[in-house]
Amino acid sequence: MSWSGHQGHAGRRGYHHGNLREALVEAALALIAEKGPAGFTIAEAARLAGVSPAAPYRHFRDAEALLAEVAQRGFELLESALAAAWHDGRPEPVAAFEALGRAYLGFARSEPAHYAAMFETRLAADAWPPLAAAADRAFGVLRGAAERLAEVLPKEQRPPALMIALHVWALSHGIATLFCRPDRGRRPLPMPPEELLEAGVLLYLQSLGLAGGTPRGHKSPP
Amino acid sequence: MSWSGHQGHAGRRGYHHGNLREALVEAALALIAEKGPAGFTIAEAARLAGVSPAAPYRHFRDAEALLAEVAQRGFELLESALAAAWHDGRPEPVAAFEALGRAYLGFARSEPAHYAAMFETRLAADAWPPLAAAADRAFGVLRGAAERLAEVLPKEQRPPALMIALHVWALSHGIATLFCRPDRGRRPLPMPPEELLEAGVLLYLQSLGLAGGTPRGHKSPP
DNA sequence: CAGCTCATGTGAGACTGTCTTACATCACGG
DNA sequence: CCGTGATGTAAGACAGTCTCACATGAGCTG
Repeated sequence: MSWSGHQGHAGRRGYHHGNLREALVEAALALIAEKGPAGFTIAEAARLAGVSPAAPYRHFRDAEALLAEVAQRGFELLESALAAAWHDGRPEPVAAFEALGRAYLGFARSEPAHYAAMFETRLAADAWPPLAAAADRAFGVLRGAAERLAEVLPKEQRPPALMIALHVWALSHGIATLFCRPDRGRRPLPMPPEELLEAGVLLYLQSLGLAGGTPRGHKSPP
Repeated sequence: MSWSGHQGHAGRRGYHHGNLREALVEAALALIAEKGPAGFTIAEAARLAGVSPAAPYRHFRDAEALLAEVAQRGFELLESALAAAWHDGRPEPVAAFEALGRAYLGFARSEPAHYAAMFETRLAADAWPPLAAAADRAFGVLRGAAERLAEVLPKEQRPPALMIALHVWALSHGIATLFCRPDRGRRPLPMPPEELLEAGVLLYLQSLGLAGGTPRGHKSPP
């Protein structure tokens, strides 16, 4: 017999692959991790999955659709990672907020293929509504955390939480893209990216009166 | 005659193009602006320049080399723009520093093709030394400005200027990539990107004691 | 269990792009 | 006036995208 039955383990079960869609997403991740989003091709993903070059088109309209799927899953993973780190502000909001920042960089570092699909691919937001929704949910974690942080101040002198979230997101994303790359960003840093981010966020929050510490009395490393 | 002499205006002067290298860079910029770095192809750049698909390879080893050239010119333009905005800290360092930030966003907005070639192409720094050098010079403007800013503080409580420069660069780059895109980043902002950056930098500098204003007594917009 | 039907995969192919090789043209200098 | 090197062309090998007609077989229905 040319096919081998219904065993459940990975691999083809004859003419049909069995789980080609998942296999293609995995292959795309591997290729993006290795060569960047531009180096990924449908043909090579099909080769990795062991099917003909035309097979992927049964599951994805074109290469962009596959990238969008990867990006969407990336935002869902990021949302989980951020929510776990924030942990609803426990045990202490400022510490949890710093953990959230570290989680962002950790995600960029540990999931470079997802991160690249999310931010280096020019996917039009309105062409992929589920992707945009997933991105919004991930940002929502950060926004919610900023709102909670701001609540320690009396309402009339409370800074807009959305602004805080945007500032912290931009700083985190900037550090991630500029300094958390295996290939690029080989600029020698005086400190690891996580510490750079933590210091920046802390200084920013101090200025808003949201974090303790003396705004001017920092230690100056040699 | 099939060729038309030595007139200096643009266009071919017979068999030889006359200025193909420049024409290819221009074509690349136009294509990147229209379709992103991934949409740019050597073949179409050649078509725009009016030469055969093989001609560009006389001037650039491959597509990546042409992109590297565009990116390098981008960093040189950015350096000029930043230096002009900083204006050696005149008339007043903090105001000049804010102008520098606005210039960064202005560059990202007015030169999207250059910006994309600089930051969306995964060019390996060590494969293109002149590119890396140009990037260093551009960052050097920011670093020099941060050093000058820090000098207002007594030496023992002076924060490391490199850290300041890295923070501000990351924040600027994050805002530029997330919110200054024609296509992506259609997230509705409560304020224009320039104001977002200015507010972030100001708060950050206040915390370091480098900008005036009361660190806590800000106005909170509704 | 027979047979239908549809999701899924294949093979072939048109089209486009990359990059190489051999050749053509022309500018420039002796 | 001719040689030489820089620059462009023509042709082509190779790879990738995507489509279309066709093949397969999984699962449903009777």
